[in-house]
Amino acid sequence: MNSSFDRVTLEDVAQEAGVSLATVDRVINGRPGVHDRTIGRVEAAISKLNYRPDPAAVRLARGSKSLRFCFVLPASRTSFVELLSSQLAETAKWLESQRAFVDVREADVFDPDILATLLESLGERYDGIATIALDHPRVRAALDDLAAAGKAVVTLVSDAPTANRLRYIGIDNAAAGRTAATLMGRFAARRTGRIGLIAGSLALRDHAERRFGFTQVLESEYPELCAQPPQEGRDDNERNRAIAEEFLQMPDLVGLYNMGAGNRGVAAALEASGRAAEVIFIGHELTPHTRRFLVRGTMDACINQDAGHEIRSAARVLLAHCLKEPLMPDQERIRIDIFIRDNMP
Amino acid sequence: MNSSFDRVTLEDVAQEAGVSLATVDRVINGRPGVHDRTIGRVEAAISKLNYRPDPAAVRLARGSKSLRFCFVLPASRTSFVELLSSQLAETAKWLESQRAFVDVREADVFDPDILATLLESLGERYDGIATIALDHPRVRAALDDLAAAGKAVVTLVSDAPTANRLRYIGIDNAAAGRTAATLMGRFAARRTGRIGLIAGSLALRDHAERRFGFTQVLESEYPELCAQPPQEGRDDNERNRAIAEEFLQMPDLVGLYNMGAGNRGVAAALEASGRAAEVIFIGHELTPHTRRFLVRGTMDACINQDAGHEIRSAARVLLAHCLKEPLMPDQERIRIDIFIRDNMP
DNA sequence: CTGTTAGCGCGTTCAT
DNA sequence: ATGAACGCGCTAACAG
Repeated sequence: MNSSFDRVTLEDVAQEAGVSLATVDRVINGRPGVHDRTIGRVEAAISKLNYRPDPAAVRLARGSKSLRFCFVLPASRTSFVELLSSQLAETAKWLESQRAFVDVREADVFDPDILATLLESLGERYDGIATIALDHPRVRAALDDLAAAGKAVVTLVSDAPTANRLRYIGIDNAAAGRTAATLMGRFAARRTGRIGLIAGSLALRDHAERRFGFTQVLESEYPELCAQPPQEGRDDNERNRAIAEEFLQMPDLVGLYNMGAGNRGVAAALEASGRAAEVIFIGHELTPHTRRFLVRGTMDACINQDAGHEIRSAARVLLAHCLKEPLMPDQERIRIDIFIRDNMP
Repeated sequence: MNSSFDRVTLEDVAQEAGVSLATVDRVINGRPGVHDRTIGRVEAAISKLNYRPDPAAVRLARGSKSLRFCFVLPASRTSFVELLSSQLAETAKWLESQRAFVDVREADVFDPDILATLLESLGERYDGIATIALDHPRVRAALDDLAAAGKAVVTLVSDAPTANRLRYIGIDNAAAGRTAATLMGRFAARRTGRIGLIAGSLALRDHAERRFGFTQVLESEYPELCAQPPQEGRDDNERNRAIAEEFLQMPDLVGLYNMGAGNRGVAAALEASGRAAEVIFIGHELTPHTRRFLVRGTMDACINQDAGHEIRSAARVLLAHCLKEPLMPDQERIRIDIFIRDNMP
């Protein structure tokens, strides 16, 4: 049985190696100015005693400067964005307890210049930035500049793949589109007909990727279903309702796939048409509204990314980076959730 | 803008309130022996300065006694159990960095007496226990005793609902069964026929609950599908293979639902029968094997509980309880994952 | 190259 | 009822 009921400390290591605290500290933190021979002795002692630094003591001694983070969220007030905000408010409390403070900014998702300008203005004030991104030269440049200035940067929900960020925290949208297509195909039960596609804007990388994944699978696996050209509703309920009504004119409409927000508009059109039970409706993001539509049967499946998980993951990644602490990679993987009526949380 | 670039400390509060550190500490930790008037002054200062204790300093000062946790996992060597073990090994490293050490024990899931005996023997040695459970009087009693002895206790993966544990960390198995049924019904595409059910043992609460949820939904929503009486394969691949072969004799077999482990046996029977594409196969737990079956199309959907999440959650809950630190409830909710070919992590 | 020492923010005696 | 002082394990000057 292990006799380590009381923690092994730096002192123990120093004693075991026959050196002083400072020397042990130097080799542990890879600082220069230690003879190779002593390095060896210290390392031997460390592994012999199975020493692990106490993170609490490290944090305390490393100094008390608080960190400042900035979260840039979409300006659009969709239910999903509301979820992100409320989860951020929760997480902010935890961050405060870790001596990190967050500011929230909003940016128009549809305008790369506004986002880039905002990012450029974040300048010296923050230690870390978590932001939605756009795959646009100015945005990439702004992100790269922040990274070059030594700030911790992560992209959230939507990515700028070639930018120099620490990590993208969000789902693989092409895979999400494929997932939607497979569900659509299987739920369609060999029926033949058309599938109506609705996007917020195909200029948005995530919507474009979802579309790509969706049509790819639909065409190759379910040729009896024909994906219609996507209509752009700008994530707006009214516009989406009109688009859905248009689709519902088609007698052979088998299903609707909304790749963006604005599910309420689609559901309203479906319910008004009287074809809600028959026409398959698949959308994204579990919100109070989509929950209702799933329960009612108006919506058949909801592809989700966990807003709370994304926000917490961003917080952990930024914090760990600034504090040079390790992460548990498995914990940071954002999954593509499938929700149907029966497995909602 | 807030001027709190440097953290507000106990000292600041003491000064603001015109008292000493010790007094502030007394009111913060609710210790007796402080005049009501001074309590008021201190509390005023705390909220005025928006003081939050530094958890690192608290941990450091609270002393160096390490914690000991015990994780009791199933003795059966299924892939899911392997996943639990390997995730526990990861998490154990993190726990060590938090001055907590874990031992792992194994218990036969099918024998309540063995489990109860093990739990009873855990006696004085541990500060916290995370264990699979069984809804059995002796197990409940053992759990209650541990709780009464002041140990932190959580049930993992399978629950003993009426026992006095801190929390059950696992999924709602009835809901998981309903989820499987809805997927089965929708994938079946209005076909008429039978569904073969396979369980590890119906004496296990989780398998019984899955069966209940499954048949409930199937009977009420998909009367064209007829659930066959469940066969018990004890989570064993060989037994399950035989059971599946038996089911596959039925010409009108539409699908197979395996509520337990041993998916390899079922898949083998399916693939040997030549009906793998036609017969719907739904099972539980995403493992290297079920991933393969999903990719191949042998398996149509996999209901999952995230082993890594469960282990980490158990670790966080035990640690937070022992350290009297708060939790983020949203983070501890274990979801019922649905995986199909396209959304595997 | 190596050792000494003074804190980091808080809990906890022991005095007063 | 209140305060002073020491120590938790580690980092960061500053000496040698």
